[in-house]
Amino acid sequence: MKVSTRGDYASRALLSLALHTDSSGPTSVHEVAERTGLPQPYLEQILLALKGAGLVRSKRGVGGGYTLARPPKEITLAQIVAAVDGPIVAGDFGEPHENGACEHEGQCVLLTVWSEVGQHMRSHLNSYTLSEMVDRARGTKSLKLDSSMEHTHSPITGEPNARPEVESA
Amino acid sequence: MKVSTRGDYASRALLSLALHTDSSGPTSVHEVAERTGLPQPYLEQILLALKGAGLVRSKRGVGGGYTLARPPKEITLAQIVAAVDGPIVAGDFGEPHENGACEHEGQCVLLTVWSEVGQHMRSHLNSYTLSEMVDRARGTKSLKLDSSMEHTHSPITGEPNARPEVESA
DNA sequence: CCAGACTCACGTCACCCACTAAAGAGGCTA
DNA sequence: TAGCCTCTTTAGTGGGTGACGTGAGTCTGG
Repeated sequence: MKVSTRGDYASRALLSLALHTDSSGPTSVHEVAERTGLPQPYLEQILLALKGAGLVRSKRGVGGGYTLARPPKEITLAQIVAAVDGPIVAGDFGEPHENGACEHEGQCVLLTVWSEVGQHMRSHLNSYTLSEMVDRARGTKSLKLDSSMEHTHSPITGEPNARPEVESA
Repeated sequence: MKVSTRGDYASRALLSLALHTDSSGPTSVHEVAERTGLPQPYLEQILLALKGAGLVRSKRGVGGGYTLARPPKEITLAQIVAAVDGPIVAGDFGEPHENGACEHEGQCVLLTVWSEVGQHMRSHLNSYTLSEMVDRARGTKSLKLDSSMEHTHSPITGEPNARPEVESA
């Protein structure tokens, strides 16, 4: 029921990329590692995975580095986490069997429940975009989180606001 | 991002208990294991954990076994999963620091995001009650899932309906 | 050609999950 | 009281995997 450090690191790396996307040209892994405080060799393979998922582009050689492949508005938490941690599900106990008999009591009931929960988590994580997190980072840059809380997600209490529920996979 | 088998097994065991709560008297671990097809010794320690969390009561000796400690309407998935898998969070990277400076770029932004996501998962899992799952198990008992889809949660697409959002911990 | 960058293939260390094994302790019946 | 049934507790184990480290490639620009 947790995201691994890979998911967290990947998000922070992409957030760092998004925050410095103005400085014309790619950002090296070394630079990202320094700014985010993440272990560089680990970060390298994470960025590789993000590249494999098509979230970043890379350029080799001197002056090379990584760049966001899409505008931050089109990158969601669900995509990031799924890229490095595999598909977002709430338990991989197989698919809910539909036609044949359920071998054991309550098994298929739980299977459909887990499937629903996974679906819900995906759509919720899809509601967090990278650009929103950029806004947050800029907003709380000088560490004032007193009254600037009119974000898309209410921070502590209650429900996230209704929104278009983008779904990907 | 997944629940372990413990969470699944615990839910199935409790569902089994709830389904046979009429037959006057506790249900033995052996019986539950047989009905659900779960490994008995493993199931034993899971039930122990559920007892520690106050979800079931136990009675020893001949004719002993386990009983639900509360009516099924007051037992939610969040409670079950939290009892056997620990608190429901979306990543345990510490609390979002509020006063001091964020050591690294975007760190506290992600921390608050994970905290929000965890909160959201908890309230969503809290919306599944054991009695609802009993209804589902009874409804699809003879394996017809064609048109009996007016459950509280829509099964595949879309949002769960608005509801009182019980929160526990 | 060379230095700076990404790329790739291992290695490893420790922790945790799923499960087994075995002995103990309480409680009911005879 | 004996004896069985059930829960209770503790230990242990095998496999997997998460989080890195290491080192050798490979590409690119000057």
